[in-house]
Order: sequence, then structure tokens, then C-alpha cells
Amino acid sequence: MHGYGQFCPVAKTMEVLDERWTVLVIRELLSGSHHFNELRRGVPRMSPALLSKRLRNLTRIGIVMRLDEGGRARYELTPAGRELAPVVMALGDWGMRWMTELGDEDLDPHLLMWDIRRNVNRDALPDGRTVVAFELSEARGGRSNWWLVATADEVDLCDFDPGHPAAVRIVAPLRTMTRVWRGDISWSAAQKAHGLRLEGSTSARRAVPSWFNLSVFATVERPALAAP
Amino acid sequence: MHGYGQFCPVAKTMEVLDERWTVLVIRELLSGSHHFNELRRGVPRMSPALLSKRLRNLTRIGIVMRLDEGGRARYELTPAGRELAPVVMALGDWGMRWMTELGDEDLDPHLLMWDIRRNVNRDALPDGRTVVAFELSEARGGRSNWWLVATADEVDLCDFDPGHPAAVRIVAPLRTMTRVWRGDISWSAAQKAHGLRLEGSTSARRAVPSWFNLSVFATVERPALAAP
DNA sequence: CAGTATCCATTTCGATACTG
DNA sequence: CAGTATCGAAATGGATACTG
Repeated sequence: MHGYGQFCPVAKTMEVLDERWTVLVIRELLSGSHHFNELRRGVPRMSPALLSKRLRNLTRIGIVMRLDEGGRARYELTPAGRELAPVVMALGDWGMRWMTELGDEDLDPHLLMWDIRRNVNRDALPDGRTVVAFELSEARGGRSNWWLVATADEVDLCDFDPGHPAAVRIVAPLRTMTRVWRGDISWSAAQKAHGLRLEGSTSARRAVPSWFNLSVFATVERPALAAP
Repeated sequence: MHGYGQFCPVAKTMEVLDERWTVLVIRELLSGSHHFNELRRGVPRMSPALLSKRLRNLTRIGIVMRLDEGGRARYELTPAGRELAPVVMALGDWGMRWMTELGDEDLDPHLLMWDIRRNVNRDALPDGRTVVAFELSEARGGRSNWWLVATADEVDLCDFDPGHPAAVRIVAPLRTMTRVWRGDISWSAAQKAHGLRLEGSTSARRAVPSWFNLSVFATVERPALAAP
């Protein structure tokens, strides 16, 4: 039995949303992912079997539609699913205010880069192709390199050097880059006090903050700190 | 491992809220329940061991405070906990719009009466003591009787005849009474088409709808029905 | 009143490998 | 690309009884 046995609409909603991963899958769909392997990138720790099961369940409930796009599966939110946006926003707003401590296990360079990639502000980029290189270092000593290759048409994320010279190179602890993306600290604070370094021409370095839109939750107001 | 391994605030929030029953406990606290057995009445299908565990967990996380009120335990939401109200409201709003089908197992007369009791509109009641009797019949043939005894000071819910004569007697299928409470149907529609009957003086019968505030979600707009 | 204690059935999930 | 298949470990939580 998975129901709560209550007529309360909060309970009825939670019967659907309290299953592990479900809300994150919906978040991914709201963020514009539509294909199975695209969704997987947003929930990398979820097994494909479980993702498949959740998608089937959400489809049955009427939150997701599975479309056949010329032999390719495409997942879309139904109107009911799209109306979960305020729920997801409320959850995120609360999390920004009250779940501020990130453990090392919450930091994930691939997930971060995937988010950043989705939010490159193409209008602010120079014409032609722009490459931005990232070097992210983890607490455990790991280090990973990424390249965003932005053209007028699209933005590609690579984990290998694409060959073209980078306009800017961003070197930072993974935690710092994550906090910038979340809006916990500004680009300039990150440079002054959190080990972020920009390498490139002065004009390009200056333009970097405008090239990236931060997380939709970056502007959430944080609670006032308690008086000491 | 129960975390999602993501820095996303939605994920961080769901790490807390996706545990079974947790949101319903928070809903009860938001509704004004503060003591263990009071909370239990709002989540009757939850075992006391589990409620205890959830309360401890919520306390550890900083959503709930456990106060010692002269030897009696009292649970209060912290500021972070109170700020979950928008989340709970968003969940309920969505549920009213999209989770409209209630199974027989979602109907619970005790839970319903407990909700109704909490929302008696004392200002609208006649002076002195007012007794309202309910007779709720279930699909399975069960039937239960309840009495609300309202005075200036308090409202008591009894499952036995308190002796004083009832100003009004409300006889209805449990499903109908539940739907009225949820705002799915009006008092008058319930009488015309869903088997609800009011017994008592004309003036009292007419006054009944003003005596009860309905669920906070009763006014949520329902989605337009799809064209046939 | 406010919980604990115990115990086990069930579920759930993660890991891994595999397929049309 | 878009999933299924399989399997075992872990945890979850429901039922029931008990306690200071």
C-alpha cells in the first residue's frame, strides 16, 4: 500500500511526488529535457531501470506524455505536469534559503557543467565561435576539464579539448564554481576570496559574467542571519 | 545513502521531504497541532514509532522544535518550518486541480470530522451551546455518528451522543460530506443531487453553511473540463 | 500522555549487464 | 538510442505490544 488513505489534496499529491527521484525527473522535464538519455544526464545517479519506471508511472498518472517522434521516444509534460512548476519553484526557493550546506558529495562537475551549458547567454557572446575552458578541482584532489563551444546555433559541452583556442579559461575549485552558479557568491567574490581565476584578454574576462545566466534560484533572498 | 548527490536546491529539499509521511506531519503542524497524540489524529495510519522518528528527524534538520512544556512535549515549527507553508499550499493547490479522484480508501470519517472540528466558525454560531449531529454512511455499508459540541470556549468532537439536543442533524454519504468539505460540490448541490439531508429548524438548516469554514483548498479553481 | 521496543514482510533501489 | 533483465543488499515501515 503506498497511499495515505486521506482525502486531503496535499496527501494525494504526495502520493505521487514522495517517491524517490520523481520530483527531480519532473524538474528535468521542466528544464527542457525530453529524451531518455538527456533526462539521465540530469539524474546521473538514478539507474535507467528506475528512470524508466518513473516515466511510466508519471505517464500513467497523467503528468507526462510519451510521444513517438519517428521511432524516437520523446517525453513531454502534460498540462497537469507543467502546473507542477510552482511546486518545484517553491521547493527550490525553500532549499536555497534553508538547505545551504552542501557536502562534497553534492558537488558534481558534470551536472554543474550540464546546467551551465543549458544557460549560456548566447546573445552576450561575441559573434562566431566562442570556447570557454573550465578547470574544476575537487576537495579530494580530483580535477576535471571541460570546454563549452558556443556557436550561433548551439552550445556543446566537451570533456576533451576541442582544439579551438579558448577565449577564456576559468580555473576554480568545484565548490566555488558551484556556489557562483547557485548565486551563493558573486563572480567577484569568488575571485577575491574563493580561488576562482579567469585567464584571457581583459575584455573577455570582464565579459564572462554576462555570458552565463545563473541558476533560476540564484536570486532567491537568503534569510537574514541571526544576530550573534 | 539517501541523498541525491546534487547541489540543486530542489534536490536538497526533496532529500528532506520525500520521506513518506514527512510532508503530512508538517501539514499537521502548520494546521496547529502541537502534541504527539494530536498529530497522530491527523495521520492515523502512521505508526507512533514512525511519527516519533520523523519528528526527531525534522528536529535535527531544524524544521521542528521540541519544547518541554511542564513535562509535556510540544512541537513547534521553526522559522524554516513555517516557511514550508507555500510548499504545502502549492502541493494542495495542485492536488485539488489534478488529483480529483478519491478512492473509498481515501475517505475517512474521523479525519473528516477532525478537520471540520478545527474549522467551525464560532462567530456564526448562536450564543450558548450548539450541537450538530452527523450521520455519515460509507460505501461499504458502514455508518458512523458524530457530534460537534460548540461553546464560546471550544469545540468538542464526540463519537457518542453527548445528551444535549442537536440544533441540526446532518445525514450524508461520507463521500458527499467529504466533497462538500473539499469544495468539490456546494451544500446545495449536495442536498439536491448527492444525498445530503439537513434536519432541524428552517433557520438552523439555512444557517449551517455559515457555521463551517471549508478546507483552505476549497476555493482552488478547477481546470476547465476538456471539450467533449 | 508520549512515546519505545521488537520484529519481520515487503519494498525499494542500486549495480551491472544486456538487447532490438 | 532507449530502454529491459536480473539480483541481492538495505532500508523502510507496518503491526503490535509495552513503559515511565
